[in-house]
Amino acid sequence: MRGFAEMQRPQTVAEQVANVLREAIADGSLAAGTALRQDDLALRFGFSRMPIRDALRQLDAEGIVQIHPTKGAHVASMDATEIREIFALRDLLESEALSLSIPTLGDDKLDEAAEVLARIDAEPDVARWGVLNRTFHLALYSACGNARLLSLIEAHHNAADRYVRMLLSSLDYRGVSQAEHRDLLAACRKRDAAEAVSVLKKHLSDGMETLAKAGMLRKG
Amino acid sequence: MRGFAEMQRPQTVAEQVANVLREAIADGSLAAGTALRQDDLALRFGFSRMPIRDALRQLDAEGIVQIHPTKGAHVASMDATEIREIFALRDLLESEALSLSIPTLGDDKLDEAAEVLARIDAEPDVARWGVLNRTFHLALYSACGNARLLSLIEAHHNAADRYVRMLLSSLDYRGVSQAEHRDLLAACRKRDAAEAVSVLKKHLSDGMETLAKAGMLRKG
DNA sequence: TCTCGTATACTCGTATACGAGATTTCTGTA
DNA sequence: TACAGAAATCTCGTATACGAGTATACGAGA
Repeated sequence: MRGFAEMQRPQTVAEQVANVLREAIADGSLAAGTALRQDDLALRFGFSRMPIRDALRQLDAEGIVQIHPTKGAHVASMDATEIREIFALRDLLESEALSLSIPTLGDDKLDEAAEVLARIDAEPDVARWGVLNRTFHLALYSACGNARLLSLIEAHHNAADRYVRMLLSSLDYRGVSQAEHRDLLAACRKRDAAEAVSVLKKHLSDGMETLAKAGMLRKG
Repeated sequence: MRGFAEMQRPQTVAEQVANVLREAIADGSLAAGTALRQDDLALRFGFSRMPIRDALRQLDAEGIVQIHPTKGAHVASMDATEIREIFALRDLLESEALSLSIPTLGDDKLDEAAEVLARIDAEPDVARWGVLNRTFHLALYSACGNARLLSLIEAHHNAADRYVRMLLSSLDYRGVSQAEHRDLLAACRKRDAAEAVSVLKKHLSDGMETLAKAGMLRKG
């Protein structure tokens, strides 16, 4: 993944379409299970089917949509076990990244994370909490020294984004979440990796539990 | 990743092309950095560029090739840090999978793994060791109860396959590797998760070290 | 001889077109 | 009325075509 691929890449239509679709799926305007017809999308976006196909394949690779040959693409619908799997992986990956990151984590990153927390408090638009949430977490992991680990974490955030947003749209959970975020940040400031990891694990399991209570883990 | 995608899928041309290319890259006949021209491949495979494009995009998602708009696709070349990152992730992911799997791992899977080891001993064709190696490992993890974790592990095996094959083509490392495999299997038979994980970690770090000694971790 | 500009060739991204398979709808019969 | 079979429609996979951007090669000028 290094080398020539690092230069600035021309943005292709397919990438732009993928970005728009990813956001639409994350914010719920494209519900789970929705069929993504190539012709429809091509018409709607004003391009031909080819870049749409590329975008769909990209999202398929990210796990956000499922493609079946001759049957087309659908917005991936996760059932309870899949969400549990994703949260289990997040626990594993993010715990590792956090404990790797803390020893060399600079104050600038911590300040950045703090600022994101403030922005979450101030942000009225629910749709923006998802990205801010992700930004906060990734800032804390940024010094982990393993780029591949970071992109894996980001991918799982993307995959679970829809469900996290459901969580965040509940106002009281948002308070809990923010409190845990501040605990996490405090532990990081103390450079106490063990405590930070335990706070993170609690944060994730609280999220799972809230999802379960809300009954979101029953239906596909 | 569940649902309708699980039914039997018609095999599309793109998938077949992707499989052939993946194997060619893994066995070294397509060296790292090689440019993959869509026209060339289309001509060689006897199809148009469209399914080739799909295949390349698929492999790009797997991290095996890099695609740059207007510059085309190249076989991904990993430098030392990337290989280290992959092995670090394998350590993390496979240790977790193994310790999750062992408590419920059935004897049938253990026998299966043992049989794969025998086949590795008997197999004269170097090109086949890579898949057998992967099959062995995945058999031990198969009861981990997290399908996503398993496919993540498989993806990382694929990404590192080329380098693992370099390792395996060295006869004396192959001996070390097989010995470690048998230790691992023995620990699993005892259902001793802690020991199994420690053997696995040693197995992986030995592999890394052998790669480093062979100087494969210097150049991109 | 070296450097820079231009022209040519190459490669990719995207558009359009066609055929195959699947799904739906319609029709005829039990 | 319910069901089976056939026709029509829909959707995708693949092929071909075109335009744009990039790299390369060649020639002119310093």
